[in-house]
Amino acid sequence: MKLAKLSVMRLFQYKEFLIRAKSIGIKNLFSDDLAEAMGTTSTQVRKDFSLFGLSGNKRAGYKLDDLLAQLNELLGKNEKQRVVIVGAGNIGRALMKYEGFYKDGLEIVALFDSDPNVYNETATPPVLPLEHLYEFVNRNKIEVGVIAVPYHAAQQVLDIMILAGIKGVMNFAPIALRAPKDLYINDVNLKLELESVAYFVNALKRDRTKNDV
Amino acid sequence: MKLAKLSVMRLFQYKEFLIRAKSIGIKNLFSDDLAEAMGTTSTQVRKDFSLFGLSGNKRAGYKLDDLLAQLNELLGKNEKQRVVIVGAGNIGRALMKYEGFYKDGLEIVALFDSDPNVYNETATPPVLPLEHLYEFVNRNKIEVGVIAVPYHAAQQVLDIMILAGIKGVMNFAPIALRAPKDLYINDVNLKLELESVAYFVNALKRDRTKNDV
DNA sequence: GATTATACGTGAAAAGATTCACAAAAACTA
DNA sequence: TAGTTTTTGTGAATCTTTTCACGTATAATC
Repeated sequence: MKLAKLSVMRLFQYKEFLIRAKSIGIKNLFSDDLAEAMGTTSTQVRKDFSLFGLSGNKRAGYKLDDLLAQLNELLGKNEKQRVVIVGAGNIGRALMKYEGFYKDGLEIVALFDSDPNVYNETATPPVLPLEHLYEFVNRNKIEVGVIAVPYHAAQQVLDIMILAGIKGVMNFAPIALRAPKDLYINDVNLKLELESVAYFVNALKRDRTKNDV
Repeated sequence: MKLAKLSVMRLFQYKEFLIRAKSIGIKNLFSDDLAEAMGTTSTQVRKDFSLFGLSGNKRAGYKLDDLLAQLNELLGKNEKQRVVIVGAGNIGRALMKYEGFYKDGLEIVALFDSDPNVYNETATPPVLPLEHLYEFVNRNKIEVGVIAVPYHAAQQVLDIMILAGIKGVMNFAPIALRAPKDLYINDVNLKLELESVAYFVNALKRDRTKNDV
C-alpha cells in the first residue's frame, strides 16, 4: 500500500471525532458533518475514505458504528502497541503522564534516562537507566520509541534503538537523524512550530501594513 | 508574500544548524553541507533560499555569517515575540520550562489556568487565573498564544484570545478550532503523531510479510 | 411504482511541492 | 590571462495532494 501519510493522519482524526459523536448519541452522519467538524471539505473526507476503501451509503451517508468499525480495522485499534520513551525531561514526562494513549492502543511501558536521580524502577511506567534500553527493548520486542533527549544525544539513542529492534520513532530532538529507510521516523519540533507561528504573525502584519499604504 | 509554510519551517531549521556550525568554528559552507545535515537535498536548500532571496557565492558557497544575518533578518530574530500559554497541565508546563525559546526571540510571559491550585503570581513566568487572560493579553499587546487545555475548553479559550488581540496560535487540543482566517493556527496533535508512528510500523510489517510470501 | 432529491464515489483538473537540468558566475590552475 | 572546475540560481518537468465535476445509487415523496 502507498504511504498516504496525510490521509492516514486524517483518518485517525475522523476516528477521534466519531468516538465523540457516538458518545453523544449520534448514529448516522454525512461527509459534510465530518468535514465541518474537522475543518476540511466533504470531498477531502470522501477522497480519504475512497483511498482506503471505506464506504457509506449514497443518499443516506454513513452509519457511525459501521464507519468506526471499518476505521478500527484499518488503523489497528486491536493491535496494542507498546512504546518506550527515552529522556525523562519535560517532554518525556509530559507524554508519560498523558492518559489518552492507553485507550487507543498505545501503552508507555518504560522511560529511560542517563540521570540516576530520576531512576524509579517501581513506578508505572518505570524510569530505568539508559544502559538497560537495548536489553529491555530487545527482550520485550518493543517496536515504537520516543526520543526526547537533547539533540547531541539523539543519534546515539537512535542507534541503540535500531539495534534493539525498534521500527518506528517519534523524535523530539531538533536534528535530522540518520537511519535505514525501513525505519519510520516522525520528527516533531515544538520550538520550530512555535517559532513559525511567531513568524507568520509578523509576516501577516507586515503584509497588512504594506497593503494599507 | 506567499505563505510557503514548508519552506519557512526549513529556513528555521537551517538557521538552527548554522548556529551550531558557527559555534564549532565553521566559516563557509555549501548547499550540500546544509542538505546533508538536514536530511534533504542541496537543490531543496537552494530552492528555499531562492524563494526568499537568500544568496551565496557561485563556486564558493555561502559565508556562514552572511547567511545567518540574512536568515535572522528574514525570520525576525530581532523582533522579540511574547507568548502566553493557556493550560498549566503537562504540556503547558513542559513548554514553560523549555529554556531554548528565549535566545530565539520567544518569551513565555505568563501561563493561565482555571485551577486555583496551580496559581502562582510570583513565579516567572507567573501562573494566573484564566479570568485574567483577556485583560493581560489586551494590556500587554500579546500576539501569540498556546492552547494546551482539554479539547472541550479549547474553543472558548481561543475566542477570548481572539477578542483580546492574539494573531497566532499553537494549538495542542485535538479539535478543529473555528477562527477568522486572518488568525494563524498551528495544530500540534501529539497523540496523533505517536499513533501514526504505530500505524506505519504495523503497516510496513504487514507489507513485508506479504511480500515474503 | 415512478419520480425526484441528495449524497456518495471517483476520474480529471488544478494547485502545491520537489526534483531535474543546465546556464552562468566565481575561484582556482597553469 | 585563458581555460577548467565547481557550485549557485532558477525555469521546466515531475510528483503529490487537493479540489472540481459529474455519473450513479439510494432514500424519500407523490
